[in-house]
Amino acid sequence: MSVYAVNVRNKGGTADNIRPLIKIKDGFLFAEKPSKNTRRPKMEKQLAKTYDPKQFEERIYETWEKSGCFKAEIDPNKKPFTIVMPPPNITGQLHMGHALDQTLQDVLIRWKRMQGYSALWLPGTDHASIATEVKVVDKIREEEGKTKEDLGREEFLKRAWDWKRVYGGRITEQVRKLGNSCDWDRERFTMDEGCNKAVTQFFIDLYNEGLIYRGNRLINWCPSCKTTLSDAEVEHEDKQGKYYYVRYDAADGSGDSMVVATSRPETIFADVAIAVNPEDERYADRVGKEFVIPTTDRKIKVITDPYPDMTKGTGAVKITPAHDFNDFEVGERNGLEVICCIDFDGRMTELAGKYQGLDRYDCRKQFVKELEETGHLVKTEDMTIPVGGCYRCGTVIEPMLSDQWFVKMEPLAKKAIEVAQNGELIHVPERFEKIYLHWLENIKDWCISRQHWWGHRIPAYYCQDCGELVVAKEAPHTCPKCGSTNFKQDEDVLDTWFSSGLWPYSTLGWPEETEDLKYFYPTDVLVTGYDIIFFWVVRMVFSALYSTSESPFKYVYVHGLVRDAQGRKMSKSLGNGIDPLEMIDLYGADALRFMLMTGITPGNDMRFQTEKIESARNFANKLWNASRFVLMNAEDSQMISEEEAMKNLRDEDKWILARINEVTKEVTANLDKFELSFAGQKVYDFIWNEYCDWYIEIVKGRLYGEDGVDRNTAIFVLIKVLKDMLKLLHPFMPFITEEIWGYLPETEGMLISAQWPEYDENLDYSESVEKIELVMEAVRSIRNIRAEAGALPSRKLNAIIVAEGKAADMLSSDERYIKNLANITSITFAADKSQAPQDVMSGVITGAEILIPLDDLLDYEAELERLEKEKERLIKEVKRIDGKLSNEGFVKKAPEKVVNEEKAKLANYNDMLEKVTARLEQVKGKLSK
RNA sequence: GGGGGCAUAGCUCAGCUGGGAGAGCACCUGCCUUACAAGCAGGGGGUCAUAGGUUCGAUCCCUGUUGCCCCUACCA
Repeated sequence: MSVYAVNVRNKGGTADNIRPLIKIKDGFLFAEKPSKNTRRPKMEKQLAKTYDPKQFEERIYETWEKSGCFKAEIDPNKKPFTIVMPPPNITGQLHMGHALDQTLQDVLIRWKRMQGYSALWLPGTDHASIATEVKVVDKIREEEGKTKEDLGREEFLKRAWDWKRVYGGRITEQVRKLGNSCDWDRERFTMDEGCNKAVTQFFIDLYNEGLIYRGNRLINWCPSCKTTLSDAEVEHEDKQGKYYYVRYDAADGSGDSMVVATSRPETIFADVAIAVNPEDERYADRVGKEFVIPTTDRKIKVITDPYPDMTKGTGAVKITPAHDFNDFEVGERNGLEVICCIDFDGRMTELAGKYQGLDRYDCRKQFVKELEETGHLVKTEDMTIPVGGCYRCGTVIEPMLSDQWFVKMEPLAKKAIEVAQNGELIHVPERFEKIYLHWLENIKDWCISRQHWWGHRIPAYYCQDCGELVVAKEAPHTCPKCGSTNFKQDEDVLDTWFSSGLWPYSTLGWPEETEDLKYFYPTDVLVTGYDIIFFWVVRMVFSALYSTSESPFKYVYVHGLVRDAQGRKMSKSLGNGIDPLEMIDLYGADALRFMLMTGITPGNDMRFQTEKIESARNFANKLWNASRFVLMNAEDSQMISEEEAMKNLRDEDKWILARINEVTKEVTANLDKFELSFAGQKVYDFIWNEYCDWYIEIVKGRLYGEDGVDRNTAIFVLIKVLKDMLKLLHPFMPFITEEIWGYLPETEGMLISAQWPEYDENLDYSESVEKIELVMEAVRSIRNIRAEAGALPSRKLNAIIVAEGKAADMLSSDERYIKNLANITSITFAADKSQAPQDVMSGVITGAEILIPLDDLLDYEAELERLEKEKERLIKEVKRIDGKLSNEGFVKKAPEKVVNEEKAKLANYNDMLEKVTARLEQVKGKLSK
């Protein structure tokens, strides 16, 4: 038994109506009637009559997980729907980005599951090579005072796996708090055995086809992390720097000299030439001559190359192939030597003479001073200089010449471009396709080797006797060349993204042809932030196209970033991050999810504002209370059959049924188009503005009346619509909807497994819809008068409705709704105003005029003001539509439907305007008396 | 240099296929009305950045301008 609801009369008042509701085995709901002995809880102990997610979220998640409803079965009778979760780093803590990303996925998965798909959401984590290694290294240093080299590779990896076991599960626990319905039985890790198999296979395949090669090339080197980085891992930033204009003297002692500008004077030691543009007449006579590198005795030649831009600097460029990507190319073109003056620690080599061993930046300072003193520094210029930094630690990247492994990108990229262009891969929103294509069209070879231990080790073996290289799953027994048995595996590991790139299919069993792979692959949607399109999405696509000949997913659904309330990126260093777990604790996971899903535009960033999550929580509370209300009324009612109920529907019942039908259609269409925000917003609006504000209020009269068909029908409809609402909302707010579902009469199973509602196109209640809409108009008008006159709710009011024809019929047949909703005691209908009392306030609606006698509360000045405003509005409308309709072009060219609508509007506005004007005159007359 | 985004109410943002400018929060007025004060009812507030163009009709489509933001790139 569980206490479901406590009805407390007043905030600070007494609790007089405590009704624990119980659910019994056949699914019907009864309640223990409050007995005289029911103990009234102490004030501070009173269960709030408010929604309290802490009471059920955790419990419900456990129930779901235990029931196995997250588990996707291979079912030939069902269509599969698959999403693989972007694996969070094992080093990570759940942040708002995850919350947004994963909620989007859960909404889609839950919706598709309810639609009858075999919906698989495959979760997992990423080994995050560099990030994890750094953490483990730190831990060992702090706890044992040792370096990883002290421990050795094997022992270090053991510690790393230990670390993974302890901390790697932390994030998946946090993921559960969001309510995500992932298939935990299929949880994977990018470094587990299966993924390792896939990585090795993929590497070997690419190698055998010449798409992976080992090369001695310039790479991005982080002197702090001591590893190579891919181009995507380098972050460019403009920094304040200087151009140094340095004079190189002629080697022949002629006194001739050349001035070159450089932002990195410390690389001068590795210069191998001075290049000028072949067109540049200023330097034509210097070409081929030798000049001396300042402060040294090394001589370099002047060469010509198209690279130097005559309009920049002095037009002469020093060429340093070892420390600059452009210069490297110039060097290759001209067959120049590559020499390094900076080592892998970022310190100067012996080439720098007395500066050897000095940090590159310290060297710059001292060397510039020396250049100045020796008169070689001609001038300096302040300049903003783009600098590449390591995405992890920010250290300035040093281009270094090094033996590394590369993936030849061009053939792979070509296919990835094709699938986007021919529609096999669709970006949502569309604009991200441009970004994707632009990147692929300009892609360079991908450096994949990393000088770390934690990661997938490169499956390459070197013969220690003859140096032969063998790429294979395991070390070969004998060298194919020299017969030696002495092999050593490559020391390096692979870029983390090399394994993440295989994620959509390695997790389903590839390279084995598993049942999972056959059924669930290719996947349907990949959900991710725009910030990792380059890192991840493109790599998944070209990898999968190579391995499986298919795009790994049909849709890429791209979302933006969650920023703080000021619009700043959330970051650790700013300390402005908002912890999703804290928000869940305060407002509940449903509120967080709903807040993240609504009020956003696909692909755009959003700001996290407390007001938004509060409003989502308030919405949950609203639904909670509406449900509580329905259940309280249902508890002692008699269940009636659907047939019987449908026979006895009244206008408001038909209206709300028509509305939920329409909303179902729209919400489903929105979800089909990935318009999650619209979908969520529509459900919100329906529940609050239609079901709660109008339907429940209309129906109250029937609920408080005598028990009978009318009452039972109302309860039937209340519950029927509530059920559909819960279903439509469930993907967005799974917990509260599941909790309420559990208390509803005649529900079978859990909501998570319930069937998504379907639009019924045969349902036509348009007449009732029209009637109720007119009733609403009348009610609003009366409420307005009441508010304006300052008539308290306790004040009894009567109304006279002056109307003829259809409006009169419609309003009189639903008169009791107006009475209930507008708090009116009695309504008199009249065909004209002649018999009506004079001391009234009035309102004009479609086809009718409403008069409210108010005696002492008459406020003609207020009414005058209102009527004048109303008249002004109507005149504007009439003028606008009149203008439209008297425009020949409009009547001729606009769709007939639009023209007719405008005509109908005009007639109505004219009618209302007439009445308002007449009444205005009347009021003016009264005021002048 | 190349590419993309944004500019709508005091704030944060919607506005999905061109046809009467919306929400949440904030603000003002009145209400503890037997589901909900995390609520109810009523109200104020916008030249839709700017200049043109297309159209019968533009917040929406096209072009230019201004102002912010992001991504990308090898300017010595």
